[in-house]
Amino acid sequence: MKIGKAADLSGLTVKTVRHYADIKIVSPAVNSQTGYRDYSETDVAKLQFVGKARRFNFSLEECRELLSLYEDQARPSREVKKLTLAKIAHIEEKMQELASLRQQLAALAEQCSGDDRPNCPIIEELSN
Amino acid sequence: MKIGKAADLSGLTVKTVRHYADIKIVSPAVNSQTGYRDYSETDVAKLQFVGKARRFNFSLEECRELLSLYEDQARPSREVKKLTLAKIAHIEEKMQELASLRQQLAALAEQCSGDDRPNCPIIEELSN
DNA sequence: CCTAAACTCTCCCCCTATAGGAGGGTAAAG
DNA sequence: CTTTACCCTCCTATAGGGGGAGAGTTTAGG
Repeated sequence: MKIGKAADLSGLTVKTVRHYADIKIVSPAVNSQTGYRDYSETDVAKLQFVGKARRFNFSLEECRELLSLYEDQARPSREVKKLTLAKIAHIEEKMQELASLRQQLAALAEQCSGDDRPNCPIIEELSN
Repeated sequence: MKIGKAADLSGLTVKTVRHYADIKIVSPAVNSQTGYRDYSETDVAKLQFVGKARRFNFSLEECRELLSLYEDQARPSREVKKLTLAKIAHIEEKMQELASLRQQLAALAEQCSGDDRPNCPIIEELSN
């Protein structure tokens, strides 16, 4: 099938699917007459797989890795779990960072009257 | 002073300071003989201000806005507080998103034996 | 005074993961 | 046969810089 249908079936945009072909995440056959990409059912399954992994916040490089594990029927589940745990750890790190930022900003906002007066503890804090 | 010292004093890299000059976040004087940027104490204060705001996760566009408030001695503190509250809301949104991802990934990881066997609920989930 | 090191300049490419559009060929439906 | 819907490649942009080339400048030491 052509790229438009593959994109529809995988829930991705044509732009994105083309990009994945460019960087060899999912490489379809190519019609040498027209230059049109030709996607198989298997290719679509891979696109769906990548789409889902992206929604789980895996980077394209991680998707590439997951995809090779997906294709390897004999992969040890250990490897997939390792990647997943690393991703969880990364997410938790990011969450802690955000929690700290939120806390600091909230403390500043609380001190600021937020009215017509010009004196502002937020600006003052940023100036120090 | 020249860019290297301004960068040191503000805790930014020379690259970053130059970038801020390019996009007119902090615009130094320029020595027309040598083309060297010439930073005043005030410029350095602004660089420090932006550096701190960036650490608080404000985007460069938001920094630009905060900077104009910083420079306006008569600004109402309301405006600064509004920006800050919006930033907090944005951070909280991001945190919720990450919390949901973490929860889903953790549930998957828990189901996966993580050993030598090839059957892996994580891969299976990503395939559906 | 001269030279070498340390700075600085502009310009270009690189990164993530897409989106948008120009300009041009192709396919399918009426 | 024409229109419309696709498809192609190539370029640009996004945020926020990093790395490095090649060339000019300044400063310190001998």
